[in-house]
Amino acid sequence: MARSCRFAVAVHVASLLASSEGQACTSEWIAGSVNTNPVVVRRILSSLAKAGLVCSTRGSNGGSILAKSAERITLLDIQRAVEAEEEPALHHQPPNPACPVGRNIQSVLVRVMDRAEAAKEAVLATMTLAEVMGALKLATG
Amino acid sequence: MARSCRFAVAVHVASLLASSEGQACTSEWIAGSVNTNPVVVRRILSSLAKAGLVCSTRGSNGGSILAKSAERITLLDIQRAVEAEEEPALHHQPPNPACPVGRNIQSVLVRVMDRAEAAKEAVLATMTLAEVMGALKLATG
DNA sequence: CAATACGAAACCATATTGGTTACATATGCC
DNA sequence: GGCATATGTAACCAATATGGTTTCGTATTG
Repeated sequence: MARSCRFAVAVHVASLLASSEGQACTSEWIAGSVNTNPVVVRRILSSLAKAGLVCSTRGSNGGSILAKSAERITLLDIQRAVEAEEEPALHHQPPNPACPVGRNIQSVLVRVMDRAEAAKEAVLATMTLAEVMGALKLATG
Repeated sequence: MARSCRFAVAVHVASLLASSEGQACTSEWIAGSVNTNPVVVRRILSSLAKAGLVCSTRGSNGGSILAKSAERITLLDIQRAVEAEEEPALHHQPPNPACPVGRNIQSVLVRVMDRAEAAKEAVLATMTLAEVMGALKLATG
């Protein structure tokens, strides 16, 4: 149970919804493609729903559909929906304030890590779920 | 013990070495600024040494110094030294190959994540330890 | 009312992380 | 040579995050 694969599963789930063309998908059916437990899928769907990316309905004939067109969903939207907004990974214990380096290193690190993370997110923001669907079709053919 | 803070500690350690001007620093002294155990510092120093960024000597009057000038050490060098080269965080169990999406989603995800990670690393590659030292002095003054 | 499907809580095995102890080894000084 | 110093490394542990699983409540359809 190493690192989180929620982003990978969430993009997978969203791709399934996008390819089902308005037909509601059940968590059990999605779990069959993702190869995991339906509850895991529902957790992801719940996060995506809170972010306004999917709609779920209960009961007979229930299931989930995209709440927006695939063109209007970016991979950054999906990442933010399922991964907690992480603050920079600084020291567990605060550094020694009596040391000039220790006193100031964290503020410098925050700026550095924010810049790096912003670059990553900018790339994810340029890619839409629709583009993923296109890449999937190319990979299939 | 949530996420790894090795990068933060490693930049801190390297900054201390850079500010000590050729004078060897002991892991115990470094640990006093980082506010952790000397063994934790030695683990970081060991990784930095394997990457050719620092030199350590044992025994009396021993300690560590930078192996290169701070201008020639990038934050990407430091990150690669202390964080295992991570592959994209894909599904724990392989998706269902009988599903068109499941069969191809991983190859698409790998490309997406590689692009995003490359953007982050490109930012880290533009920043040197010398620039961090400059930012530390500004923060101090 | 019965069947279906989501929502959510609870619990658990597993993996990672960093703190700690302990000990071997190398270096410098008397 | 002998001792103090400092690194190198292994081993162990507590805390935490993750995702798989079971269970049950609730909403919807017919």
